[in-house]
Amino acid sequence: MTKIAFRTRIEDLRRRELIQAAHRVFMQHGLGGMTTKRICEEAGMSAGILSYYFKGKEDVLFAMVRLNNRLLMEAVASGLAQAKTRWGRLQAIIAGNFPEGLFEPNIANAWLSVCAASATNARYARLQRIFYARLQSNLASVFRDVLPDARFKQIALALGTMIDGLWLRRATGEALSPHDSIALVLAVAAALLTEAERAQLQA
Amino acid sequence: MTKIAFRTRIEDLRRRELIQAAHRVFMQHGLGGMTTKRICEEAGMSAGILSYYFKGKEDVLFAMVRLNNRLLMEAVASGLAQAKTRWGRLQAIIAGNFPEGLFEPNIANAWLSVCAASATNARYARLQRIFYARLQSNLASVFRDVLPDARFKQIALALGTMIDGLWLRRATGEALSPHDSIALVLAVAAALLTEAERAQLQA
DNA sequence: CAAAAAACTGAACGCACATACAAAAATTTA
DNA sequence: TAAATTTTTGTATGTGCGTTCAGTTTTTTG
Repeated sequence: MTKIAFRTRIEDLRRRELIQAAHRVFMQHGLGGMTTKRICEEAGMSAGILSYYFKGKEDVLFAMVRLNNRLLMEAVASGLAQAKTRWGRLQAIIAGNFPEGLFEPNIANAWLSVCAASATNARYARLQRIFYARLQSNLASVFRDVLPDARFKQIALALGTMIDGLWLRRATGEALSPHDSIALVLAVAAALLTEAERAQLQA
Repeated sequence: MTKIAFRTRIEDLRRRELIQAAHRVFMQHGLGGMTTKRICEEAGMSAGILSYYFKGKEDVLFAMVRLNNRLLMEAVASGLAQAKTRWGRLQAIIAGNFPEGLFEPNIANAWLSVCAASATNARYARLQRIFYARLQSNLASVFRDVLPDARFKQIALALGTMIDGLWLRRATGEALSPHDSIALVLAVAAALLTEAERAQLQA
């Protein structure tokens, strides 16, 4: 049992190291430049190690994307937990989608590559769907019982696409701070609501 | 001279055929699945022909992207020419960014791939910059002399990122019609302006 | 401290690819 | 039509990749 425990620890450690190495290589060389050799080198191991801990290169990529998605979703969740009013929840959702230190050109580009690859990769597509469903569900929790369904959907789509668009532009290196991005989306959110609706959300 | 004329015609024809073939392969197999062999097959020619008419594979790709960009920009330009009021120009710009028959998942995905590749490909990045500069300049022609500079920039950014975001979502297969997309962006544009400002734009 | 198991190495293999190129076919020229 | 030129072909070449695996080192077991 000691043996099992230790073996598991080492396995998890190596997997994590490889995933993080893959992430660094991804950031520096893009999706196309991610070779097994580079990943193993970056992790300080030899070329064959990847097949020992993963089924193949595709497996490492998927694990990497899943990890990143989890980090982003957790950032939103932690902010949401503290919010008191519906408007506060909206602020938390928006702010959580532009985390300090994560809203950077290389990370945005990585996300973009995965979006593009989703068209031909079912596993990526599934991750993407989960991610969007979570965002939609979070937004729904803000507007449910306050706005009619059609109106809620329009606003959610407008805010969601703006968030995506801001990430896309960040990927091209445009100088958008998390602060400015959050302010912009919030300003649009405010503009889309009537005064009465806004008051209701702040109650 | 007859010789030169004919030679040029054949050359241009072959280049166009190859570019269109490349475009079809791109749509079907993605950026990663675009091989010279597939392109030449699709064009009904043999494997070596690509090197004869282009410097290499990269050259065909670039020509393809440039052609697509030109088509989109022309769609906007033709709409702009007919508009009378400033608000009409805004409508034309937005509508021109969601052309019927072009706002499709596979085309959106193609554009996304190029955006992602821009990070490591200087030529793509340059095309992207030109494209955005044109959009910005078009928008500026709507708001110049009507809105203060800071306000114009905020609105242009909001609308631009929404357009990008809608294309991105279209790439993931989301069922967004050109009509709904245009309506959404216009609704946001209207919401962002005061009544007085709107009246000014419609004059 | 052996014996056994786990962790790791790095060379080797097969495959897919972009490109080069000599030869062939088609077309133009004189 | 014969020579010259352009156009096209299909194979050959070299490169880089992911994966495999026999063997080596390290760690655990008894």
